[in-house]
Amino acid sequence: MAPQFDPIEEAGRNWEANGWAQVDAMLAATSLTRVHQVMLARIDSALAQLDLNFSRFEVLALLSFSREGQLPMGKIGDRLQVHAASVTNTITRLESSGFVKRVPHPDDGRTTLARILDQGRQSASQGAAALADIEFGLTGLDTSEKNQLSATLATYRIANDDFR
Amino acid sequence: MAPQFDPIEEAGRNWEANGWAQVDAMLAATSLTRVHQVMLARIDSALAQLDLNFSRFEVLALLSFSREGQLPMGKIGDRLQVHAASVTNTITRLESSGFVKRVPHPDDGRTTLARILDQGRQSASQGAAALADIEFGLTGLDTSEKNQLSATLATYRIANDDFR
DNA sequence: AGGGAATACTTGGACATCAAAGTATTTATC
DNA sequence: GATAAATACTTTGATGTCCAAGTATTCCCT
Repeated sequence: MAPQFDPIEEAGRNWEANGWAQVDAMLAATSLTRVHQVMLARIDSALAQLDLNFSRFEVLALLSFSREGQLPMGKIGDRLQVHAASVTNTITRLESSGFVKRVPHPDDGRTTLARILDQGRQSASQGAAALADIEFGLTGLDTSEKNQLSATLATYRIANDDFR
Repeated sequence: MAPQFDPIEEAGRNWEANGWAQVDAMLAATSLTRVHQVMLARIDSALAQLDLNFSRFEVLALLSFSREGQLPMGKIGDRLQVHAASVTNTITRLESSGFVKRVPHPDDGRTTLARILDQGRQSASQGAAALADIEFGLTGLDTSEKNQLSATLATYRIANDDFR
């Protein structure tokens, strides 16, 4: 299944041999893509038994942290930095699982609130435990490596105005 | 557009406050997800004018590096570590763009070769230049940060038998 | 108060990915 | 040499994401 050599290293050699520029950037981008893919597969696999995936889990976690147990759809998109259309889709899915329900905003007819239900809180908490068990798919890195990774990624996010 | 505070940092505080375990892993996983999303959007955007996205570009690059300018579909999936069905889809798309064509394997009736065409080589080369221009979506990290990132991610891939 | 602009969400279409089933061909075994 | 197993690719269906357009409601400005 796993290749006998590192396909990313191989790509670096080829890139170099062809005189293509920015080999370091290519290698970092390719590595990031691959690790994201592996990590996400593990995370989703750990959550599958709870009828969750990472996106849906993130929404549940966010709602469970909120003061009122509910948030406007738009706010959810802002916090998780995903498209409004994706939020619509995710909430619909969570609703059909019985984890949240849509509630009209009392003061603003445009706004829909997603409210977490008891079943949703319970699954969020179980999901958090399941993810902690697998270290969020990041087993193989020790704590300092994880923190170094977060720090480097934060540098990127700051430099690119991902937030201010 | 961009939030006023760091949503990931905020998530860390909430996680901590709720006594949920593995905060460091959660932060690393969330950061990785977010950076991957931003980076990929930039990459795809830079390639869009060439009628390419990152997946299709990777296939073209791989084919252009190959000795014969052609590879079996299965080999492509192995090298890029993507599903066979995705390779089928990607090659079909590249074929309709006039970048590659399917050729039957001379010795093995089961195997289909994807062969890069002149137009494909040209677009691969242009794509490489376009990606070099934007540092593969990783502007904001200097070379040593990119290399450090690659190194940490390689640690992960080795520890998880992504290759041997 | 009235009307255009902004905001909030949903819908529909284009893509991409994966898993599982299906088809065709080759290899291995007796 | 026949047949079961393995291999290679495609097809189909379920998901999930984004963009752009559509609908509804509220805000802002004169």
